[in-house]
Amino acid sequence: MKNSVTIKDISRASQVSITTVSRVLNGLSRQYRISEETQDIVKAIARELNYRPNQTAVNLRRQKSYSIGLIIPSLSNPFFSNIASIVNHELRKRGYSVILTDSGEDEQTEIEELDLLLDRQIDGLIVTPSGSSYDHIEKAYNNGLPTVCIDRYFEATSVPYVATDNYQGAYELTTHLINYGHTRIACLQGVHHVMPNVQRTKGYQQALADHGLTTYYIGGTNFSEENGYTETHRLLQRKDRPTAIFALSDTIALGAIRAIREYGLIIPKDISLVTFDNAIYLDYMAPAITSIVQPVNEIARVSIRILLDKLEKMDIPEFNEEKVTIEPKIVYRDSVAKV
Amino acid sequence: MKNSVTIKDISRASQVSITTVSRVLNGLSRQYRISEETQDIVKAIARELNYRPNQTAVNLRRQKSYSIGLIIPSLSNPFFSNIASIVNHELRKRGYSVILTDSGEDEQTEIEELDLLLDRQIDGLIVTPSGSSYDHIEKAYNNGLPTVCIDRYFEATSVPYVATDNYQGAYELTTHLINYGHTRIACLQGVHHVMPNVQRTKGYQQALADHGLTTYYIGGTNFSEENGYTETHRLLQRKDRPTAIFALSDTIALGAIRAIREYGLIIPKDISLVTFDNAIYLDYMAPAITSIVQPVNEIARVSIRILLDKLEKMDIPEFNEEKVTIEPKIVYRDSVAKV
DNA sequence: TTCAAATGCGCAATCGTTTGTTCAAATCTA
DNA sequence: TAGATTTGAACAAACGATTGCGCATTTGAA
Repeated sequence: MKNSVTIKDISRASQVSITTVSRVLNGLSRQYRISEETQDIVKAIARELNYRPNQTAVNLRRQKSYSIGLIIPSLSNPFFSNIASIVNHELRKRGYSVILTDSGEDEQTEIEELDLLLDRQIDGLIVTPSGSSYDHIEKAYNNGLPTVCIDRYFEATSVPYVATDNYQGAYELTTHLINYGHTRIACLQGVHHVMPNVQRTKGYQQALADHGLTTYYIGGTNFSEENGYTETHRLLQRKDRPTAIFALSDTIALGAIRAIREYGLIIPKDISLVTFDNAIYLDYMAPAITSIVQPVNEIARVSIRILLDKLEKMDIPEFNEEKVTIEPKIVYRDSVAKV
Repeated sequence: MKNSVTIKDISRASQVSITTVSRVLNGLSRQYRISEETQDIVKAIARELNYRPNQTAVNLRRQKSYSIGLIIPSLSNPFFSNIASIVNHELRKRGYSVILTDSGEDEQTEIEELDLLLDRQIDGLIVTPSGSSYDHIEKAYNNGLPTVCIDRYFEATSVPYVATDNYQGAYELTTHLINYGHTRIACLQGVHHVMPNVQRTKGYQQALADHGLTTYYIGGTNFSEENGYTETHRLLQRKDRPTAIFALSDTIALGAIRAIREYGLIIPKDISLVTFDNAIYLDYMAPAITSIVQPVNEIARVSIRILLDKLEKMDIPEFNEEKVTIEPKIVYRDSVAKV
């Protein structure tokens, strides 16, 4: 932008020093005993000239950028774009900008983007890590950058996190299937090493074990539709077909549905299907799919609270919980039948 | 971040001036005749200290931020989050950061967020305007800020834009319904004043007119599911029920489906349904919904090209087209029956 | 009347870079 | 060998703000 007006212009027009202008505009008049008269003049001229401080200059001087980095694995996944949306709103309300980046589920990209964010002097970081290592995140955290992991996290580090209680959710949903008489319950998983996947499969297995059942099947490699499709395809060719499928994400569930249809099977008559996450469209499928709804709003808000705590009162002893899991809920729909 | 290393540290450690360090690190060694030896020393130390330039300082000095503002109406709408995802990737590849904001379909918010972006000295702007006025956008544009509207735009200004040919898409899809024998075709619209909505309703009406039919019904106020639901509800109570519904967005279509189900009607046997946009889930509904697929990728890419043209070769005469509409395609699925 | 305190504001350094200009030393030219 | 040219690098001024400190005046108290 060309003709942007600076504090100097105001100084010139109002015949006071830039120091005074700065103080008036920053509400420090009282503290520095600037007369009402001077204040009025400065403010009037600032308004007239439509002055807005150059944030770059402010940030440099203040050594603070009022911006938060947000790294998510994929904007085109509704779960993450919802989180991004909420985080964005909440932080903006509090005067922070959000610099959003999408790592594309790639750890190397994530590392590079974190560096770029650090170059931009972000004041804080919210990240859903894509990879299985966390050196870069831990390093930033230990360097004093307020950081919180969201949805995915690592147990071996002290970096704060907020996530759904994935174990509990999976446990309950699997139990639900068992209660309906299912014994051959297949679990279609996503990226193996990420915490939600780990916890969900664990919950699934434990529920089976607690009911005296053995794990029937765990397969899959990532959270894509394609993966759900091929895995289901494979399953349906077995002699001992599953009576129920537990997809560990919406996208996997979509793939499962496609395969099930190709086989001419009807949900839930021939096979039951449940999923994690709760995309809006699950309600509109025929039949509507029973799923676990993650408390996205709460996750986002708690993350921000933790972040702002660190950001704004660095001094106060850390009394608050910094590793939070939140209970999910099951929404019972029409995709599960008794056997 | 505390102990971040600056150019001064390198200067000190390498015993050369900060000027020289800066030049070496910026690849200006040749131009300023820095000896190979000095170069090696400086580079070695920079690497060793893991130096990364403070972008805030660079930006201030260079009067350039290498960041682009992106304003969209709603991140939780898959259409926009897809756009955001692509824009983000493409710009990042070219060395720009994206500062994303979500106006929540509110014009006032949009205006405020634009101001905040300008404060941050963005080099360019991509915006999907939410409101019906465009003073703020035009002003920024005329002030020299490379700007492009995406998806939504205004005809009365010279601000460049890239959008789907909404008129054409609606015209063709309506014609498709007419060819299948439908005459009572209802149109469920979204926010009235935005260009896509205007063009879509126009296309719908013109197609009817061209086939000697009169407009049956246009109703609705916004792109929400709720709106689709209440409008459809209203329609289904009429004596002369529509034989087909044209929803102007996916979300509206979802609402329509909900209402249709409540009435115990079957798509497409009892009523046909088509929609604009092409969310992934349309394929998985029962039946799959015929829809118009917007060339999201192309829209995003063309916008960026226009933006970068302005950004990087401001001098070159504007030879390129700056107002672009792109033809959409229809994906025929199973939600339309002959009458 | 005198001096301390209060009032009102400006100087100049600083944040971390980039960059136009200058300048000494080394090398070349004739 | 003297002057011109090249080489290699540093000085210092920006960019647009914030902020510690200082310094006239004016006011108040004794």
